[in-house]
Amino acid sequence: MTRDFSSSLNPSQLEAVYATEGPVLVIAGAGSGKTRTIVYRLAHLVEQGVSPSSILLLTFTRKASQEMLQRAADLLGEGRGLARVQGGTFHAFAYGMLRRHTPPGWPDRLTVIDRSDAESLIREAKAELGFGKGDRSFPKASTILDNVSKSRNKEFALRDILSNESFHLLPYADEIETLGDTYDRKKRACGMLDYDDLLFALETLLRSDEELLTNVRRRFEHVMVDEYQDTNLVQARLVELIAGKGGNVMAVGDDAQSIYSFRGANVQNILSFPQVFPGARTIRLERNYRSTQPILGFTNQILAQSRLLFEKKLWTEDEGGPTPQIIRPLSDLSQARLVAGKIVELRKEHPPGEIAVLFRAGYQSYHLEVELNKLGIRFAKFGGLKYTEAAHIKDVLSFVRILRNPSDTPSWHRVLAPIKGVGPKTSARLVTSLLSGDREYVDSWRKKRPELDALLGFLDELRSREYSPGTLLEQIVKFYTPQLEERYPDDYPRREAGLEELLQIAAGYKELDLFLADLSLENPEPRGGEREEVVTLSTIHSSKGLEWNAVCIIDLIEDRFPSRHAMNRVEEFEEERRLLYVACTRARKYLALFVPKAVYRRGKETTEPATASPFVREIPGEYYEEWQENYTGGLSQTKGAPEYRRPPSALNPPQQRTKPSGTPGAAASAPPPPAPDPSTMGFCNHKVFGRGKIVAVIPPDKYRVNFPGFGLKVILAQYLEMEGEQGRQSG
DNA sequence: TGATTGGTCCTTTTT
DNA sequence: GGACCAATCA
Repeated sequence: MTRDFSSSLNPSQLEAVYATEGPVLVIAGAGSGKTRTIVYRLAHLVEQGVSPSSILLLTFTRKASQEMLQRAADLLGEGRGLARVQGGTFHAFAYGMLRRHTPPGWPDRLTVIDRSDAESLIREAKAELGFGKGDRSFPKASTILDNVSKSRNKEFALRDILSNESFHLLPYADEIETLGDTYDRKKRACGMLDYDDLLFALETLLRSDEELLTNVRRRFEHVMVDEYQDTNLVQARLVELIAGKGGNVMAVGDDAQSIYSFRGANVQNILSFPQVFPGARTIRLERNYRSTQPILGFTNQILAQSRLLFEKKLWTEDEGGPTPQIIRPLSDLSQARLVAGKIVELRKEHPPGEIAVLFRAGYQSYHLEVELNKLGIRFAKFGGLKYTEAAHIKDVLSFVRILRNPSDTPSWHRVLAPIKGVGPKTSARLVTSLLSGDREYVDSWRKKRPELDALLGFLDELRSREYSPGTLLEQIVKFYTPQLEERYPDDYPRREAGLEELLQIAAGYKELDLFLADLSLENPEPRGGEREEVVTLSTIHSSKGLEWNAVCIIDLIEDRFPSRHAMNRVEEFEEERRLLYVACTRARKYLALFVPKAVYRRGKETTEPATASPFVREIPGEYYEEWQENYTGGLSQTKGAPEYRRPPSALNPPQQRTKPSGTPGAAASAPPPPAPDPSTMGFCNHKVFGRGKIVAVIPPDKYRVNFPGFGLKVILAQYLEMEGEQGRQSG
């Protein structure tokens, strides 16, 4: 029995739903009903008699896959076994496979390590090799890890990564390479897989075991991959391996929403899908069901200014609705107050669950969080630091991890550190002695420090019994709580609540391995109770795939959005633009961008003027209203589009902020800074920043350039177009 | 020798 | 607020 979905879906969506044989690529613009299409396709497959357990649904988060499965189940009615659909992230799927089959080159008990574990291992390696002693500019563990990981994800030699993206680290290339190798050896020795290993180890496994590969291919008759524009090379190869060349595989994505190239995501995957899977059918979903025309007009403008071309023309029939607003608070501090006020106002019209505040980086919401707490507005925050990274959570988990893997040295250091008189050195010796059976050293310390005796006794007690994750955690928390209160006298109640949450999560697991892996691979939520409807605060990256009636985006100023780290290369700059595009397209009915006029500088106790983000400056005035915060409080409109969409006639060039000019003539030309080599001075052009003055030469191949409106930048020569000799002569 | 303390710098995004 | 280092303390 097959149902007719034609009343619920448009023709392109229907085509995607019914195209179940062979490879299919769906290019789905923002808000084009992508999720709906996947849900209906799942339902259709099952109605066709495909067994749910032979469908593999790879998504960006497990939450996304669960939501799709739930909706498909709602559509079909319960009892269709949709829970048996295999789904989740590539990483979680890989771990599931690797738990059952040991890949060549790895021991058979494998643990997943997260970012901070990986950094600890690098630090360990650094100390062992004696690198960077006394050298303040030696790269930090996290920088080293960034580059090592980038090299793997992009599959470029480390040296190429360094010279393309972090040329200042080139002098350390040899050391970084050695550290990377040592890090790799350490992981393999104790069976620790980092995020990248999960993918590569699965690939190695599938390539090394033909029988397994055949079984996997037979098992998954249908493979569906969401957010395909954010997959990297190894993920694309995994899809190819699992589906097979002519297999039934559907990739869904949107090249305009690619925002993960920093971790190796490759838009090329989506573009070359038709070549990799010959005979692939390409279907485009371009009708937008999410946003009103004013919002769509605004978001189309963001892409229209792109230096890299995207052919995207989303359209909608939803004409009405308010014009997007650009709101200019006096500073980022008053921005927090204004946003909180805006939320209060929006709540009159929308439930709290339909309101979101988005930002580029986790720390940008701190002021707002304080403000919301003051007003008693409940919110949930996504992205930024994970709560598993909080010190007390890591402390408690260290106990668990030692039980699982006694050679987990970073965890030993954590649990031993609070003992008086034990620093890194002693702790390392203690661990070696414990593991090698050198009782003498250990016993002498046990006599000296009763805490150590108690700690080891406690661990032995835990080891002697097989506790469920929940009970185990309970014991550990009981043991740990006195320490907690001593160490964090100010805010231990908050931390205790966090541990309580951890207990809730643990209680949902039967196997310790899975509990630990999920903590690293997913963001599990404490179970029990209906999730209360609250306002969402989220990084843009974490907002991917979600939508709200009302969306506010904050801190749209230079250095914050685009991030100052993303200003060196055109590709990075353009990714920031897509990020803003993703953020704005989350909104259904109301969209506001906050552009503070000044930012508060910590430490200096002053505010400094801020420049509006170039993305905002580029948008033609007829697409938004502008409001500014008054000194007397409140907002007043400074620029407006009373009726929507006047013909985009003479585009106003982005207005330069009027400066308080005391000396009118001299203000325009900045005094020329001292140049190391006057013969190279001159002007140059950059794709993103425009015309700038060369201020200094940085050998071998960089220039420091002053770009009006952007400030000083260090740029590789290859990205600059020098103005010719003749131009200089005449100037 | 190794632990502790105080000062300085930086602080993107995620599996 | 944390990571890292140098100086100081046991």
